[in-house]
Order: sequence, then structure tokens, then C-alpha cells
Amino acid sequence: MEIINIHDFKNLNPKHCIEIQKNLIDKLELKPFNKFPEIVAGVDLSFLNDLGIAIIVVIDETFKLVDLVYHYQKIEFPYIPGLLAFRELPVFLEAWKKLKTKPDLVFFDGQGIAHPRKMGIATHGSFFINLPTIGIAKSRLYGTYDEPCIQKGCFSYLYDKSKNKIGVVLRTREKVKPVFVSPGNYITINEAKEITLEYTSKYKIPEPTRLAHMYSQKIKKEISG
DNA sequence: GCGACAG
DNA sequence: ATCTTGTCGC
Repeated sequence: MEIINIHDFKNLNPKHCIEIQKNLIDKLELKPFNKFPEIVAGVDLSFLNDLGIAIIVVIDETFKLVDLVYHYQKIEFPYIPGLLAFRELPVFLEAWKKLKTKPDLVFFDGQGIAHPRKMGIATHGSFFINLPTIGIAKSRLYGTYDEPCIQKGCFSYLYDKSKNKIGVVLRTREKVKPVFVSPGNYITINEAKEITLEYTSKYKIPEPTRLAHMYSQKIKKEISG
């Protein structure tokens, strides 16, 4: 069975998907990235009936927009908690082909290894683009944690059932609900947290993902008329 | 069997 | 994610 051919995603049932995720665990490399990414991309999808619209924004360390591409196509896979990658990665990868600027790192909207099988969309996606990735989720999918203090920069670790760290619950803005940050691949948990804070401006959601979401809503309106 | 459950 | 307006609090 082909393990990661994205074109076969739509023909898979949930059990196949879970097997694929389990088989990919050997490819996970949570090693230090050891550099600050000066050019990063942010990914997000919006939906219009049966269309999925993927947008990728590329910004520099001053949050200036460097590049932007998007792609939309029919969604072939339902939303199933734990299997988000199978729904969204096919659309994302088509948009990725259009990108001319190669970022140093990519932020995804969703989990990285903070996932039942350590295979959230940021992790799964890294195998296709071969770049370090970070998952930024607005809510928890998996793991246990204590509430972090209320100041910006406060954080607590997310743990799996074996008490291993799988990410952080990070307060990116004072008195506002924290975000769930986990490394996708080719980066450590602490690097993911630090880089996320560096790329956070005055809002709860870090700039790469926030801008991607903003533009995907804008593009959706253009498409709908 | 009963909850939990990214977007 | 999406459907949708005003409103409470810093």
C-alpha cells in the first residue's frame, strides 16, 4: 500500500488513514532547527459549500508580506477529529506548487505532534514540503496541561499519556485564551514556542496564521461574488 | 459503553 | 469550518 501519496487521500477510509499516520511516526525528527527563520509561511483554509480554499502567505521577520498564493478545489474528505490532514493537505499542496518564494519554516493552522498519533496536519505536511513546521491550534485536540499564568509569554507544557511533552499552551496575549503550539517536524518544542512568540504581534493568533486566515476570508468573498 | 473531539 | 449582532470588559 502506498503510504503517503496525497492523490490517494480521497479514496481512504478512516482505518486506512490511521494506519498511514502510524507508519509515518518513524519519519518524525524533532531535532534542533538552530536558526531563526527570517522568511516564514502561514497556511489556512476557508470553505465555500463544497470548495476548500487554501491560502499561503509568506512574510519576513518584520511581518511584511512577501508572497501570497492560493488554490481552491472540491473537498473530498470529511472533517474527522484526528484526520484533518487528509481533508486539508491536498488543497494546500496544490497552492504550494504555485509558491515561488521558499520559506525557512511553515506555520499550519492545527496541531503538530499534539495529536493521538503525533501526526497532526503540521507534522504530516512537513513530509511533503521537507521544511520545519509548527502547528498553531486555537483549541486542544489531545494532551493534558495546566492553565498558564495570564501574562503574555506565560506557558505550560502539554503532555501525552506517557507524560512526555508534546507541545505548549502559550499565552500570546495577556488575559486572552492561550494557543496550542506544537512542533510539526525538524524543530524542537521550545524552538517552536520561541519562534511563535517572535512572530506574534498584537493579536492572539501569531501573524503567519492570522494573516493567512484574513486573506483566505477575503479571497473567499471574491470567489463568492 | 461513555465522553472527547484541530478545522 | 460555517451560520450571525450586539455587547461586555479591559
